Amino acid sequence: MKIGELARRSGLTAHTIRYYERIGLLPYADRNQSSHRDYDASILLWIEFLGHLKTTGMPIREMLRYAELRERGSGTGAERRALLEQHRERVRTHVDELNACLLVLDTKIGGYAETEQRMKDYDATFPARRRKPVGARSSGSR
Amino acid sequence: MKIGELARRSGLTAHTIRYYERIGLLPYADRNQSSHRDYDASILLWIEFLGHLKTTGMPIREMLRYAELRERGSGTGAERRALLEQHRERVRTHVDELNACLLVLDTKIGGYAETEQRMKDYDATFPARRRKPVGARSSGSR
DNA sequence: CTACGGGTTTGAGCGCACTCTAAGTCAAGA
DNA sequence: TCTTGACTTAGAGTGCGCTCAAACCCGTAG
Repeated sequence: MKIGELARRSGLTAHTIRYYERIGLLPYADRNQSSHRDYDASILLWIEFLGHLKTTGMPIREMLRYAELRERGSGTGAERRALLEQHRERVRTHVDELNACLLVLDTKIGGYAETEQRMKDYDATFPARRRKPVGARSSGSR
Repeated sequence: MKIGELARRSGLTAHTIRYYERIGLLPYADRNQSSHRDYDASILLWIEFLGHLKTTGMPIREMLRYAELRERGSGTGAERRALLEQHRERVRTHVDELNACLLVLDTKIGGYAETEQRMKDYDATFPARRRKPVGARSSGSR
């Protein structure tokens, strides 16, 4: 698989794939006779996992740390696990924060909804009065 | 309240407060005779709310839009509400994504845990054999 | 043969959200 | 009076994560 296809299938751009390789997030890819990168489909799993780390806000530096451990392979399991566990805790904390913020948003939005409702009720108090757009001038004024 | 105290009480730095004022996220503050900013405690509520928007990933451009509507005041309620509702949806979606990622992390971490367990079991198979640290040289070698 | 649609490299540029520097003003305490 | 520390401004610098530009190299279809 060449870089263009990998780009389509992974959702990254070819630019980003090269960038990731350059910084070490993706392993150095084999090149064919034309020195074009030639990828094995298995890279997709790794890119997908990187995507999860990214979605959860892990900075590249730390992904890099994980990637290095992964490259070293044997004997790095405990450290990789620790890294992921630490990250998981941060993500959980962040999810809690987000949920707390969602409650605040609900309250705020609820406040606006109430205001709108009160305005509708007020308008209904004067059935004959047509509602004018805000900022409309009275007819006749220039 | 001067900028230093506001910084302490809001958790922002004085630098950031000035920056926020410069870009319009905070209203232009009254200055005292020495042209030092003089804040009313009510600003803390606004900063806190901005913090919630920031925590939930709202870009500054959009906070700015909200801040402008808020400054305009009357008649902008519907638009502010719409903006917050749209944002709330994005946050909910993001929280769902994070939860999905957490499951993936759990699985991955579970995999490492299993591997560690298998290693322990393997070691237990040979009760007489002392476990050596990875990379340890056999005794006697220089 | 030539044009095209990929690919290659190095290195520069960008948008975001701060963060800091320099040079100056001011008020209060020793 | 002098020093200290908190404040002021305009503008430069930083770190992150890409994103793009320039100049070049291939293989294939017309």
